[in-house]
Amino acid sequence: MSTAQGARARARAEVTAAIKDEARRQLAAEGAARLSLRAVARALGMVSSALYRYFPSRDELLTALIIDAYDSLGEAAEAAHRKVAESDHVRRWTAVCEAVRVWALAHPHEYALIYGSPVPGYAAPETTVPAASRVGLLLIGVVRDAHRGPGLADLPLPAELRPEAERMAADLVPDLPPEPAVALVAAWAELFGLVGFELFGQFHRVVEDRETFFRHAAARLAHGVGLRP
Amino acid sequence: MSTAQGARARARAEVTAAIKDEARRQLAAEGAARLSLRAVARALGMVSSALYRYFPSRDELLTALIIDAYDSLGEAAEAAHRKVAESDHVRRWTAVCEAVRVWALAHPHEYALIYGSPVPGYAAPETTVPAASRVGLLLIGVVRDAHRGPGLADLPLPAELRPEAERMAADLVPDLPPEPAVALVAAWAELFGLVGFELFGQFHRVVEDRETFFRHAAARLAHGVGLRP
DNA sequence: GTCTATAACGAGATAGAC
DNA sequence: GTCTATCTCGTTATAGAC
Repeated sequence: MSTAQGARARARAEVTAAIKDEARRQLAAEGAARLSLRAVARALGMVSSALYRYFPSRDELLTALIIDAYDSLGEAAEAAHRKVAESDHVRRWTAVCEAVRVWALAHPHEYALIYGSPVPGYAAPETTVPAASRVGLLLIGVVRDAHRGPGLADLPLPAELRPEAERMAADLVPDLPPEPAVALVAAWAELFGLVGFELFGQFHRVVEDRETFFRHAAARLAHGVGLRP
Repeated sequence: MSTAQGARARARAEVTAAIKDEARRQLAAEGAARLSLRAVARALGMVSSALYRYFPSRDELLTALIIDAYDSLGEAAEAAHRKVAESDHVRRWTAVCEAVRVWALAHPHEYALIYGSPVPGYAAPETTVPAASRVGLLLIGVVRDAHRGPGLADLPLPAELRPEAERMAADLVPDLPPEPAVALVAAWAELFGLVGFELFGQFHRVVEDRETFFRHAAARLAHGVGLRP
């Protein structure tokens, strides 16, 4: 019985993976807005109604692709982060940033899916939040560790920003003062500005040696959140 | 004769504007990937072939929309910039940043068109470059003016980055040293990271008081390029 | 010269009967 | 699960109105 169920589950997992692979191929060719269950089914030699046994709607397939993309990026960032000595906070930070960039360049269409324009008519459900948070949590961990030791510089905090900064710190990083908490969120957004600009062509005729440029921009972001070598 | 030509030109301009307006409506509803000449023509009570008198292809219509969006953003940023005293470099910088954010929030679909995911199968021609450069040129002007006076702080420049920094300065801002030139390009990209994250929903449950958060993030960017009050 | 309409092409998506 | 009839699309050729 367990063999039969195991085989069944295995077959189901294989078909699910094949559907997502083909959907990713369409993502690259046509964009998320034109993702069509029928076209995926056709490419797989299936009939469109059969797909509904695996994904109840186009939106659920999209959601699965989004979560996969966030997880793939998150794993890449975590793997890069793991290779750095725990005490070297600046290098931990830049390792995460560079992993994000490398992953984005290797998976441009999946990057566009998660950090690019929203898909018209689609709203990501809350189930995407854990996967979407992984890179942010890594960066939070670096700054938190630096704050535990002596490795975090003092940052200014304008009075006008204090209420929001304190709310942020309480909600996102309870063991961090408000100053690095705001700086961290800003740097997190700015990181994806750098990556997106390179990926989406805004650096055309502006930045040539993009790897070097990015490496130092990431180091400057680390400096901006208070990390010191 | 000039009257007849004037009327003709006026009619042509009106139809052209109506086509673009309707296309923008479709952009909002369906996304750039699904922009369809036929649907635009249908909504205007025209026949699809008639549109070819105004735009030689779907891609050229897209290009016109992209240039219009960049120009609209550029004008908004320039208008905000004009209102600030020339000597107040930090406020000139933040005024441009805040104008970008306000414009983006008011025109989310046009923002997605120019700074979001690329449209599959479409490559923007070089004719979009001047319009696309307007915001960047404004920021360059602020930093250049600060450098002419005493208002620009010294920035570090790692040796590894020097060649690219010098190339950038020479190509983009001939009268600026390489240090602020690289910092400026990075800050420019980071600005759009902040705006994009807010617009595309990444700040959901992360940033609440987004206006205050952004204002100070923009001020920190100004500080990062060396601008001092 | 300037525009619009008709008709058609080849390719692809889609809905529904079977 | 298959098949077919009917849609969509971008684009062009052509003919005629102003």
